[in-house]
Amino acid sequence: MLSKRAKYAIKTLLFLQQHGETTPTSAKLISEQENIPYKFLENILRELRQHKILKSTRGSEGGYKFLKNPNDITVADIIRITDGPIALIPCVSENFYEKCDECTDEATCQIRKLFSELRTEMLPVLDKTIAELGKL
Amino acid sequence: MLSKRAKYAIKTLLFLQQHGETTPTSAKLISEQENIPYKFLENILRELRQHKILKSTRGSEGGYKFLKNPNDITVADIIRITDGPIALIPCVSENFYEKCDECTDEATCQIRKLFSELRTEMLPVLDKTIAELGKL
DNA sequence: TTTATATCATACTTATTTGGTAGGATTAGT
DNA sequence: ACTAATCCTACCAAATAAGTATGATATAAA
Repeated sequence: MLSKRAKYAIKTLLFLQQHGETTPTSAKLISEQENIPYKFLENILRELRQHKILKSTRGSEGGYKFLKNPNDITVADIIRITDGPIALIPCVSENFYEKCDECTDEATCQIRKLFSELRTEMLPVLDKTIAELGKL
Repeated sequence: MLSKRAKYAIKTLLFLQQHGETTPTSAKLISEQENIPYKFLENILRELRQHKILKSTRGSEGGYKFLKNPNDITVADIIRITDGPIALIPCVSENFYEKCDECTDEATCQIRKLFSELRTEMLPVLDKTIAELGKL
């Protein structure tokens, strides 16, 4: 399942895009409009800033804006930041590879083959950008 | 991520299929061959029996055999039993539908559209049967 | 310069899920 | 009777997810 963290992050970016003026958008506004607990949202926004997705300006009239262009931010990017791997088992993950504990031979593992194929089917869907998503 | 429970269940069924003689297979043997903690495996086997995937015979020389034909058991079936929904968000699940807490309008939700499409792409892969998987 | 409005940072708390274990009862073949 | 198996309920510990608390810092406007 997708975590709330990931869902909130995606909602936030979609909101920023639609709301996207020249002035930055405050966490308070996002929180109210999107029904996201304020303090939780702050954590998420910080994480997005640290990963160079957003930039922030402090103080009165401050808030968040895109640092990266929404055309270059994919949903998969966001899920990787908030939740980790896209793949359903670690041994087929490109970005978060890990060996399965009990696995004796990756090359012949049928489960691995299946979930590798699954990942291959999932990726094109999740590689849609925030900008594209807004136009659905 | 796929739970260990689901992975163990799939491995168990694949083992049963390959090992599939006329005599039932004991949990002990499966546990040893597939590196699955014995007591945990017992739980999983019971669940599979309760869902009419397997049948069991008790006592000495007892064990587990398929009740349902491996040609009719899909990986998706097993995941639904052990982990629940395939879909990554509950509001696009066919078998475990739930409304999202913060969602105001499902019809226009862009996230919903995306994850609905994702589910659509995932299903054909996971609808492979245990029998097919054995032949990969 | 004070005040109000923001972000920033660290740490804490609480609830849920996951991955098991423990202990014993029951069943059946030898 | 003995042994090898399933069956059942409950329990437990670690990890993760979701959210909260507290306070510091920065900036614009009054």
